[in-house]
Amino acid sequence: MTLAEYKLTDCADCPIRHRAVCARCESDELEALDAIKYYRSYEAGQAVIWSGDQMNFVGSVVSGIATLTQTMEDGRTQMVGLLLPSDFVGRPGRAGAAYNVVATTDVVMCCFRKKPFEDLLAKTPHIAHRLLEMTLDELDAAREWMLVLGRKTAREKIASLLSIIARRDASLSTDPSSGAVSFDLKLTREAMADYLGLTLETVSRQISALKKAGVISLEGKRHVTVPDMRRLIEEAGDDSDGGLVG
Amino acid sequence: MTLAEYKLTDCADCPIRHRAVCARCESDELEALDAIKYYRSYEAGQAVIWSGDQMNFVGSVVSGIATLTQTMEDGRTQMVGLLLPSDFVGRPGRAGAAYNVVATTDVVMCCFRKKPFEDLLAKTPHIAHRLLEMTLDELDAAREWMLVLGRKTAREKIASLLSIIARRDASLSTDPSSGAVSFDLKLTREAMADYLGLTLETVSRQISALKKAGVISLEGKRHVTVPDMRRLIEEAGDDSDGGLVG
DNA sequence: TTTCGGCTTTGACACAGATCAACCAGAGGC
DNA sequence: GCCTCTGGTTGATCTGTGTCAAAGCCGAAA
Repeated sequence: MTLAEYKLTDCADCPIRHRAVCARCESDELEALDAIKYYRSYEAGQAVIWSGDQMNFVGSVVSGIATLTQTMEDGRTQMVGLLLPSDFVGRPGRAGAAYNVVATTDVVMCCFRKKPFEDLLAKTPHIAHRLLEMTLDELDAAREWMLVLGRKTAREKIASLLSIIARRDASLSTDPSSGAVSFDLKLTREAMADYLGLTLETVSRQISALKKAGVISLEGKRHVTVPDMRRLIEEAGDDSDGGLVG
Repeated sequence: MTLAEYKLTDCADCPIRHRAVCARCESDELEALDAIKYYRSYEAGQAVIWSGDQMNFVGSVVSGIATLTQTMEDGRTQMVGLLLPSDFVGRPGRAGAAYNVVATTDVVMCCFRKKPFEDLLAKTPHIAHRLLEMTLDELDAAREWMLVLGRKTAREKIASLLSIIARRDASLSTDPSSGAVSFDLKLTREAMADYLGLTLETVSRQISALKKAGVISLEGKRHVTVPDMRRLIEEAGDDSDGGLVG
């Protein structure tokens, strides 16, 4: 892949993911990246990596959605991050994976063997810098989510999740006249529950409640339309614009 | 301050905080750090920075404890990080603070004006690398805390918090014969509640319950003794050793 | 077409933790 | 000595969410 192609794809499958950075990239750096790069696909439901396993690559999601979860021995699980296209996976400098990574839809990842990637990182400061930026973003997202988990009601939690997905989902469409936003919910009620620290029954009930209140409307079980985003954000109890997903 | 002094203090007040890194430091880098460094003290209860404010420095805690909190308009607050000595504060590359930082005890911080620090960061790759490491640690801690907030019971939450403090608190003392660990709790019940997503009454009740069960014992309200750490960890429902605080 | 299994909804009820309220203990200040 | 203030404990009650159970929906397989 050439420099031009990296630009073309807006670096969705480059671990540095950001056009501004790549514009600065030297082409020999890109060639170095190419040399250690490979693609992998995972089917919906398939595990990318288990917590504790040796993780010999890093990479980023090209398409599909994956989840980052932690589980207790008794089976209680908490999602700690949602990986959308262009999100980075892996921790340079760490031997093992800290979480389970599971594909919830079919997923394609762009991977780099870890050792060579780390070598590259040591040699090219602005890749390291970009990675720091991304990690800080994830940290912000994680901390925002701590507020959601610790202090919001079930209804606010649902509204928060829908806001975040609406904001990030690339496939969202906005009706220019009404301003209505709609998108496909690519998570099951159970996955939402795991993200929000709720049970799937409560998720279902609160979605029904938001529907009844006219904050959202549904076509089928998974296609959501938000007639007025401000209303949804208000339901989320949002102090701010919110962050992105981890 | 000289290289020797940085080593002497184990870099507690160096933003890079780790002896192994500093051993690699070139002395001119340290001089560059010295040139932009200054100290600041805060009294217990005083705010270091408010969310949204311009933040023109980064730094690390030398002594005392500070908290990172987020607040909703209606006053609900959630602590998103606990800053113990040697923890880093601030986000290179970001203009404003994302959280409130408040000193809970008297605090001394070692600060660096942000711009010069960022310049230094750009020039010295291994400082950047160390910062990435630290940010990844914080991310792990935040995600571990998401499991606590989302899925643990009040009792498990308290046990988790006590485990973490016992593990990290430098002033902890271990009785070599019995293996009992004891430490001073430097947070009010309310601060604990804000960290755990509970009310202060529930915190109080659960601490009493753990005391009655013999998992911990108290002298006064704040000095905690843990006769058997394994027991406490078991109460925390801990799948793993756990992380550190953010 | 029927059947099946995964996902979702809905209801009845239980319970952990919130809320409201009273009281207690220790540290200053006077 | 007493007063007051902050932080902590404990009790009674309420409620949001979990739990258990039943039934509905819909796409895929047979």
